[in-house]
Amino acid sequence: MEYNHKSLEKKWQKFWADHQTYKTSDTHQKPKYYVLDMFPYPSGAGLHVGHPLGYIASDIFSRYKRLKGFNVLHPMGYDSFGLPAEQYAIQTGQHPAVTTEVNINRYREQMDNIGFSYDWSREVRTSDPSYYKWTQWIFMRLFDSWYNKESDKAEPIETLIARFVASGSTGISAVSDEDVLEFSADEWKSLDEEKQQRELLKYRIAYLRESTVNWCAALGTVLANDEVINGVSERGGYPVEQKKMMQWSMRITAYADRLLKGLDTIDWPEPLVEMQRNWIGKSVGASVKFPVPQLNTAIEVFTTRVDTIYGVSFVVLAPEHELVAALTTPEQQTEVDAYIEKTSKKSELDRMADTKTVSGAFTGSYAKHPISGQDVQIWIADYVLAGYGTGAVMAVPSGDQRDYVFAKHFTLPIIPISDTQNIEEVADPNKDGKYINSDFINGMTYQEAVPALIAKLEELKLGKAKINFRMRDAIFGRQRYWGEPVPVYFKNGLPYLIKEEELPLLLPEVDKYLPTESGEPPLGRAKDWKYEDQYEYELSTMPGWAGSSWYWFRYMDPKNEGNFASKEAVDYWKAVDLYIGGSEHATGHLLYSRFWNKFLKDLGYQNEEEPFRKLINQGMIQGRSNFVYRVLDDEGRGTNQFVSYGLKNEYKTIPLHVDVNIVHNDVLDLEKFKNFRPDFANAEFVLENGKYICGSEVEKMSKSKFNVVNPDDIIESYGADTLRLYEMFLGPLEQAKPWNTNGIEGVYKFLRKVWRLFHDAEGNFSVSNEDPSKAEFKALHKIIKKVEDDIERFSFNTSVSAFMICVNELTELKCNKRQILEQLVIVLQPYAPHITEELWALLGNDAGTLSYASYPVFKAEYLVESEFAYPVSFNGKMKFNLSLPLDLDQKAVEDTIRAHTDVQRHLDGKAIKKIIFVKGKIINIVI
RNA sequence: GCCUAGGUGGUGGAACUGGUAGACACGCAGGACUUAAAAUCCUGUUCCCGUUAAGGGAGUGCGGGUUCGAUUCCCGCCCUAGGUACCA
Repeated sequence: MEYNHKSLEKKWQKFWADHQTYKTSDTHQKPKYYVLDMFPYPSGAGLHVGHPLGYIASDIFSRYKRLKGFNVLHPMGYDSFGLPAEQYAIQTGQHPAVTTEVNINRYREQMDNIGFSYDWSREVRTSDPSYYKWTQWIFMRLFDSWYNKESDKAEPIETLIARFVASGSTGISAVSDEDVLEFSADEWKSLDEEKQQRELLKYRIAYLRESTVNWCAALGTVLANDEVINGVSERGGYPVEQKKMMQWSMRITAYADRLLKGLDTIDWPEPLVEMQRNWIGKSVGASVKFPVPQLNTAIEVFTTRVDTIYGVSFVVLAPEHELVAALTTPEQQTEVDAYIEKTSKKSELDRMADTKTVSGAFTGSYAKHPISGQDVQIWIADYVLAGYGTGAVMAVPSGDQRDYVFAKHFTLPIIPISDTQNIEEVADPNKDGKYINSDFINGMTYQEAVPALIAKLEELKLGKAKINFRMRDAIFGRQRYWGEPVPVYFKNGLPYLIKEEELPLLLPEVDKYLPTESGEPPLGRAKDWKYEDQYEYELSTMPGWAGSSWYWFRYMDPKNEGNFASKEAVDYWKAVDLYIGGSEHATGHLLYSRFWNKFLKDLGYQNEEEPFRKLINQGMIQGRSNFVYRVLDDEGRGTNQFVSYGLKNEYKTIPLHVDVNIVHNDVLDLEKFKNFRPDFANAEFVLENGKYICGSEVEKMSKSKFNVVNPDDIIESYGADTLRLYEMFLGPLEQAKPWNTNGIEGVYKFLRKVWRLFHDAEGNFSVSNEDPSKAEFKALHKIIKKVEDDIERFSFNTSVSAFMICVNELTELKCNKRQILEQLVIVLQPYAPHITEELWALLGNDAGTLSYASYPVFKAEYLVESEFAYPVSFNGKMKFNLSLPLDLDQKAVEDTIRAHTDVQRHLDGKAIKKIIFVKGKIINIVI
């Protein structure tokens, strides 16, 4: 029988499904291993060959771990709330749940064709009420918690209330809004319910506050910082503006330090760790107040270089700074107004693009230097950002290039503060010298000056050491329909949680998926949707990242109705051991998930500080577009003549995208091309060597470029095992690479060779029970060791090559010994599960037992090199191979070499200086 | 600008802690089998010199360095990809 991938793969996929072969055991005798893929958003376009790359890798790893005796949790689900389904609903009126269901079914079918070993009984969907019930439940815990800086963790809000009752706000160290009140216990008790709630809201981890948000008018919703790329929306690329709105936010900043520290404890790719570090953006410095006596206030600035404080020659505020109006003198009013007018017109994009032009305006007012008391001018300029630090900076032109340029432009003083500074042409921020022009720190070093200044500022009550973070609290509301409803209703304008037993708060039906006429979110359209028939529900829904910020817990115990997951399951599965997904989630999903994970730990629902121990980013698979070259006539119009790539320079041509599915190895299938588009039906071709060669280019995979390859088509021609092996063979997992099928034949050929090892020339199954030879054992043991090493370090591409070498060797040896082949089947199973199941059964084993067979143990004795010929070089130049017995010790080897006639000849009378051994081998002889 | 990763034949890529660079595969060229095609198998394939060969030389982005020996380590530069950007 020939290798027939079609019937064989269908058969085993059905067997696995019918027998629930990959259902994860709930008995906890075996050691556990948790392998997770980032679950997909089920889009309407279905999967292309790029999507499964990471899934194949994780599947290989899961299967390998099962063979190694682990109880493996390897689940899959869908991040099924999201914008595209809603946009589609707006256009067609079809309920997003309906399109989502259709898309999920298609995804599932495509995934099943690839032969993954997911435990589908644990599937989760974020848009399913039984799932989002627990997303809402976690939101309630976040709302009902505050962050205690003393214990450095989140605690139930009751503990805060108890402290207010006992001793008021004194001694509380919490992460909170800036404007919290100070009160005694009695004052707290005298506050009415509404005032108490208003105060508590300033401490809650999920809170409602008026804040500046990224508003995207085209999408009709606010966006989180990570959803805005270069000033436009990540989805759709629509313009984004800053707007003040009442918004739900998450106090992720409370976790900034822990999110940063945790990065040192996890095994993640360095670029990703670096991205999160930058995103969190910790800077250590000081906050300093510049008094403004005439207004009886002070301008607070943040600086990382408090040591340069004597170099301050002016202070700069962001144009949006709240003190600007009060500070502007009548004489400067026109100029300042004009400047504010000008900068507010600039879009976010312009402002980012234009960092060269120096602009600003003098307010006319002066502040006092906090230590010297001298007057310093107060300016406004748009190089100072309202959103970072305090929205004001102390300008030190001698040490900061932006301040330097500003000072030169407006002819402001530039004061050198170090004896090593060279400020002829640019600012010099070096910290190496001794201070000058700096009063009591003159002559000190940087290390001495900083603590001295901090002490002085504290004494004056005008400054203190401070750590600043770039990361902002995460905006949590979306003015959209297709998301989790926030389980909150409003009484007297204040938010209250619904009761826990009322969960899930179901997403109500609406007539249209658009905002209401009065500009409320789509949920405002829901009829009679009131809490206890009288109170307004929150009308915004949760953002896309809510459901994905805890989903790995749900897989542990997906059907649990009383808990997000049972204590027992959470204690057993702990954290995800291996997480595979794209790096595009670096500052979104991966940061939010770590945040929620830490929060759930603080409240004692689980014990792991980090959710994902090891993370791998699979590289994106790009499309490889093919082109045909249409010949143009004298007027530049397209003719129906097409010229092959190599000859195109002899004609005037225009390149046209051609469907990559009718091109093989860059050779165009002429008949299929004629059917590709009606206007190509009469196409004529100028061929080279009888073939039409297409040009090619690497681009993003997209329908419009005709370069989308559906895995189903590859499976149809070559089978799922070939697809799996080929995607791994394509190159290192983490590297981005274009899809191209030029080498797929080689992989397919390999599988046929495997098949033939088990069959005689007539195609009949034929395996011998004889004892294998040493050479056969050696070939087998080499592959066992190689595959184990490769999988452990995620180098899947090299083991595909190793398999090819092994099978070539066994074919050469005409090996059909059961002892060898049975073990080969086990080692190959993670990569090519279908063909190996078939061969496993043919060998007489019970169907389905292969997935849990024992990974073969490597026997060292056969791996010993049989040849003892070593390359020998003299002074690094290769000369000849030297044959020596292996069992000699180093001294004996040296003596033998010195006496060896070939060596003597090469020495030509010269003395041997040194013989270099590496791992017991002679590598080099130095003369 | 800054951070991170990378640069190896015609192509994808291998070489794991410094030890015969180019494994394996594709492509290409030649051959066997075949009426023919497909399939399969064999041989060759980094570049240059050498008619074949024996042999020699160069070679992992560029220029230096350390070392008996460098794709691997160090210094300087160039290029590519990803991230980030007036962050005080």
